[in-house]
Amino acid sequence: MSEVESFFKSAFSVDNVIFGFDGRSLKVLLIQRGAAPFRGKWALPGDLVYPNEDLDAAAERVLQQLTGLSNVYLEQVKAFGAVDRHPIGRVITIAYYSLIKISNYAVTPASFAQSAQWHEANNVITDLAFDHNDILDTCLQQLKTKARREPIGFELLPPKFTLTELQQLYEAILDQPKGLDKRNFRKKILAMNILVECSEQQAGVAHRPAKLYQFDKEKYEALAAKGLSFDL
Amino acid sequence: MSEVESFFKSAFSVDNVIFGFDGRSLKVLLIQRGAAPFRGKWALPGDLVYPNEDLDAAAERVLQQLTGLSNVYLEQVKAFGAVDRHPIGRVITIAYYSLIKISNYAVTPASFAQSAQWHEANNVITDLAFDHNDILDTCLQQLKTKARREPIGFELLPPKFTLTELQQLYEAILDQPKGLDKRNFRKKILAMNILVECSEQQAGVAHRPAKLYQFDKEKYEALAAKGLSFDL
DNA sequence: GCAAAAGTGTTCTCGGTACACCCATGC
DNA sequence: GCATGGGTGTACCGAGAACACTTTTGC
Repeated sequence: MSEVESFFKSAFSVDNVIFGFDGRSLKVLLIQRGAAPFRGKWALPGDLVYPNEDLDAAAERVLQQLTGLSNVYLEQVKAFGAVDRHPIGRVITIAYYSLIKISNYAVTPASFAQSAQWHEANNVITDLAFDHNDILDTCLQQLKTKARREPIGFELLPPKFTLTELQQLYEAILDQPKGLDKRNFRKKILAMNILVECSEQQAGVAHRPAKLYQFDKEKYEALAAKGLSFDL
Repeated sequence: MSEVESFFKSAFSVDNVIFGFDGRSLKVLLIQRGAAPFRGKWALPGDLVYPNEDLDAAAERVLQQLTGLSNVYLEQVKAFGAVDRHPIGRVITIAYYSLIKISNYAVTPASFAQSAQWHEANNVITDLAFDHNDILDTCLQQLKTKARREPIGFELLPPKFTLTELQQLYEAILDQPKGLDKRNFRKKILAMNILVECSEQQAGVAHRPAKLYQFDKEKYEALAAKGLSFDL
């Protein structure tokens, strides 16, 4: 065996931390493993990357197989490559996280899972398979940092939402102890000029109906190019 | 060949974007490749990861072999895994960047390089080997973002430095068009209370000698835990 | 004494924060 | 009519930005 060949004995996988928001708290989608190793344990959805598959494509595939969704926010975080992280050989994994609109999610557990279930992102059991607790912590931290400075929170909400829903989302992501001030939050987010008011209103609620808003991505990008910095 | 075995035919490497600062501008250390593929081209220093080697350890090894330095600031950025990025097989690479004190650097080109040389970080030739231009751009962007919010700039300066040197460093990293205001910069950085004044002064300069300062890492960490946020 | 960089304060503006009451709807 | 969340404005404070001259040294 040539020296070079001895290097080509490794594999890599992708693992995907899928975040959702149910109106109250931030959730993560975990699967119960249907195959060894760690059969029966909770884990992040993931899979080995095919030899002719790009990393990003593999992450999209995992997401698509599990949730049926495509074209959603998906971002690589980092590689985890401890020598002994996988019991059957040298496998490094590339961690991604994605943000989905939880209402779009239909349960269609992929072949690699017995079942999939939403868990509280801020309070996940500590004995996930492999090094998945590490990975989850890192991704959660990254989400918290990034949500503060880029308008990615909207990926977790339905296209039309109320300002209160938006505020609750940010309170959940940033887990602020006492919550944010309603008037200041509205002043700030509206001042950015990246939301558009819909003509519709909330319906069927037992109180004054709220206005619905949409995030205007083009507007945001135009303003961002001119120096607007999203910052909460 | 079993299905699983077909996955274990890949390799991975680390590539290291080594930044330095010479008092005027931000630099990157590139090597001229001594072996195929891309022999003779400029490239980032990097190497295949040994089967029993952690990723971080591999990145440290590359840095050590090239510069003789260890225990320096080193951080993973992300994985690059396009299928065709390496001509001899499926190789994904994990990008790191490190920050070194350029004065400590002694030229000791490792076996994988013909020669190593500092290049202007903000103006690198566009035909580096592999996807190294991509990698470099990503790391440079990451450095710029991170240097604003965490006190990592000090890693690029000698232990004792003047406030003007520190300011020039930040002007180089952030490439601010008109530079920063001297009085405001000093006010802000001193107000953070993370620098300590040395008893010594600059010597041998043809003008009023400047006071020397050191970064106090313990102090910074204590304050950071109490909510200080470094921000320039 | 002159060139070259070090060092130093004040004013103004704007964004962040704290804070309490009336409004529209369903039942 | 009452319970529920929706919606709104003002006053204060502190941080950021703009701005120019005196001081110390080497030659």
